[in-house]
Amino acid sequence: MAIAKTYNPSEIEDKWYQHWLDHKFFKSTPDPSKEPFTIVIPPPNVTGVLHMGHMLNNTIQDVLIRKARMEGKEACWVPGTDHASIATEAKVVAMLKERGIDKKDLTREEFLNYAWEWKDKYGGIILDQLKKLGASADWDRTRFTMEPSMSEAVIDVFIDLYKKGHIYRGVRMVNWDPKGGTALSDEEVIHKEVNSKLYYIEYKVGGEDSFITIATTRPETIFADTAICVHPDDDRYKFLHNKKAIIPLLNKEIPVITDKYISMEFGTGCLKVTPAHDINDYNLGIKHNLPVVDLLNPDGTLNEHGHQYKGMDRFTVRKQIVKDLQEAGNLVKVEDYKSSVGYSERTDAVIEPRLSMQWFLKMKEISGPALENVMNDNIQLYPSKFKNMYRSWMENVHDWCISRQLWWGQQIPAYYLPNGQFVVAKTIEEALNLAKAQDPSLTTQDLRQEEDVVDTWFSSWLWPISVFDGFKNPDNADIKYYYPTNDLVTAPEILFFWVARMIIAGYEYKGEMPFKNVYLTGIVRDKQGRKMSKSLGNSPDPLNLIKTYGADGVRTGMLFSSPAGNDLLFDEKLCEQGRNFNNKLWNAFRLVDGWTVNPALSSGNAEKIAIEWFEAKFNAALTELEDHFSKFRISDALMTVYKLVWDDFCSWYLEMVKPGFEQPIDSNTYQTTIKFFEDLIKILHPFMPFITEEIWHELKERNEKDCIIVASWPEKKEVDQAILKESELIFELIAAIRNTRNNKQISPKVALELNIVAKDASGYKKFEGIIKKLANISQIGFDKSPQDEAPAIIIKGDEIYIPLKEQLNPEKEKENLVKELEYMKGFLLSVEKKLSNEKFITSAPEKVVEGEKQKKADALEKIRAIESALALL
RNA sequence: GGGAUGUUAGCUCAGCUGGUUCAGAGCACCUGCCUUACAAGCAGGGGGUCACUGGUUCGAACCCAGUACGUCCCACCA
Repeated sequence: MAIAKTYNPSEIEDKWYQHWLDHKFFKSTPDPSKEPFTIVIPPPNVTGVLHMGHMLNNTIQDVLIRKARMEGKEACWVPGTDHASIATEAKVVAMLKERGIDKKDLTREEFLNYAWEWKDKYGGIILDQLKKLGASADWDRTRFTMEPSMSEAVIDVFIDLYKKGHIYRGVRMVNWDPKGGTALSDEEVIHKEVNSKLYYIEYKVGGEDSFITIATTRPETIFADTAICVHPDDDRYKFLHNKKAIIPLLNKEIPVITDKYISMEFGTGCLKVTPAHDINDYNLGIKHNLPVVDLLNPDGTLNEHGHQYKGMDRFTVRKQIVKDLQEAGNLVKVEDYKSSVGYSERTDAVIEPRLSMQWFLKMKEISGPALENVMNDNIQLYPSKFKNMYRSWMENVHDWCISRQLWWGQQIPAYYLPNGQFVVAKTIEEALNLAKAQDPSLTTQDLRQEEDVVDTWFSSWLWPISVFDGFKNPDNADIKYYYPTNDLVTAPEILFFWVARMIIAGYEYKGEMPFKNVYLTGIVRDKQGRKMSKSLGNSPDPLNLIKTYGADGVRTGMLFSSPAGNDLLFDEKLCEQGRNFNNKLWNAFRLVDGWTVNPALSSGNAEKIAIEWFEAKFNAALTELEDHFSKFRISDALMTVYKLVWDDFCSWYLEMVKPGFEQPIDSNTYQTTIKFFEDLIKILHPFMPFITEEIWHELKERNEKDCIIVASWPEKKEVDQAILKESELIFELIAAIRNTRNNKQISPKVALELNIVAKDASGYKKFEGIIKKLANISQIGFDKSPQDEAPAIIIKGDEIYIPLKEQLNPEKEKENLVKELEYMKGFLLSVEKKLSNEKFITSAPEKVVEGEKQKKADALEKIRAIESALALL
């Protein structure tokens, strides 16, 4: 049956993925005779759907893991998902709402039942999608950050850190997400520059007929003002010292205080102090012993301190109060103003600084080794520019707010006593024991567990250890074998969220790094450079792309232009290029597959040289490939193979050895070509797993276990540099002949003759068969004197003539040669100038001087050849 | 405000210790080809004052200083 002219990926992909699964090629168990190679997946959110970022990220991981597997390492890629407390809880709340259920009406237990139900139904879709991409993860090891044993690890770690004195509880000003209804860590707040307004508001001075004007971006909080502050040295406001100001609309008296914190230049130099709603005001409040009036509810609406605005949302109030102030005559003016506003990374709500009781982890005390081991490159970041960022974060690391006012997550193992004290323990029974030290009469009924859960990242920071059950069973075979893992592939956005914290946890709990290398990918953007997002609708559906271009096409497309740390400007054209490459490979296979072998035939000279040459080329490329991989230059690695396949193998090698139409091929050339093909698809396999597996099995009869996924990576051999060097000249000649054909509009079908006049013609003789074949030359003369008026090609110092039957414009030939001659003379001049420079001769290294001398000799030789050719015209 | 980093062909990027890999690659573009694996292709070709200014050097895309523009991270004077 004829093989399809174009490669058709869809059924082939499903077939081989199932085959790999059936034969458990992804499965890994500790094997002391092999070197482990481990990657833990950055667990996508259970709520997640595959997007382009995942595609890039997981393709890279799969490339690394497949290569390691072929290199004979025990490759283990651990997949899993993250419970993502805020995101998932929001989804579940939304789902309940649709069913007419309000979270408020549910108990914690009821809610969690719904949440698990949701998770079982929708969670982990993303892992199935990754299979379409070809991800060779050990699915039997799939973990979930909230499965019982992982949660247990989280609780144990919490207790341990508490016992070590690193965790404390206290009232602090935290980042409050009114939409999520929870506190957030600093890392979960994204600051954006926004256009806002600066409102100038007049406060009456108590007992006087004068006014002071303050400037604020948040007029809705004026009822929570507890002071007005001016700079003590500000002459404009000295009359205010020790006076009172009256909050407009509320008519409440507040003191005027002075503090050098105030900048006289900004706004009016008068600040309204709102300790409950701004971190700086809060600090000022503490210093001046001001009362704190909190006028916001957790959901961002105003509470009873908002009086007439009670129950209204903070932003509605802002608009309304501005109107009311204007009517009351207290609004002086409004200015446009750019300010930076914090948004919740998860819910995109504007963050509210809010005073609340939270749990914190003291980071400074446990982060020492994590900083040190990245700075000294024990752990390497790719690209290394991220080291600086890492350092500055680590050096200024602040306490981590780890409590979240949510239900979906690990509940904090703290138990409150009736007296308000608390104990930290794994179970209520243990808690009771501890509590009894304070009051022996207590029972479990008297204890109340902390409602809050821990931050999601407080579980994912344990991931590289907990996926191998390293907490529950620290001496188990898996953790001992696989830890520390090798490479982590993730986005720079979560360098602090996750990577840094995993490193901290790694040293704290294993005394060792969690991974050796961190490859930080870029962000996938559209071709205009915009971040891909749902709201912009500029993100293609990866599964559709796979359908259109094939998984291999999409994988290579993604990798074509994504150096580590660089954003990827995604364009579907890249996938098309990937698909075209697949097709190219497919057709190369079709060609080879169609050959018939005649055992009686022996290899000709051209074939022998072709084999020698490609062997050298392959080994050179392999060396380059390894170098790229060692530096995590994945797209360069791909490009190396791409060019090797397309240019060197298809355009040169196959053309050199391909027999004439319906002619048989000799056995040796055939066998060697198959061997080359196998080596090529081996080094392609990590990038394009499916098509290479298909061709692997089509090239030869193989048993079902003999798969390329577990084939051995080609061995690096000595590169024959000499033949590569020689071939350059030959290729140059062939291109020049083809160019001459093009210029003179001579069809490639018309065979030409060649006369080569060279000092040393051995190279041309060696490649004679190849020249004839690739340039369609019927005969090459070496000794004949050149014919008059033949078009000449000058390569180095060699004159090559193409005698043509009907002569073509000798004037034109002359013109071209003169042009070339002039260029060479100019070039010679510059080289001679350099060589006659005394300082150059004395201070440049000998190698460079030698090089220049060689240049001069070559130029002279070439000039001579051109002149000789010119003389004939 | 602090820090990092970048600016090389129309686009995306390589270019390592300053010099024979020095101005490159892929894509795009132009010309000619349905040549017996492939038009998702073949052959050939044209594109760059290496952001700008100055300096160091025999020699600078590369080192130094400054300027302009961009990106990222951190901090947040209302």
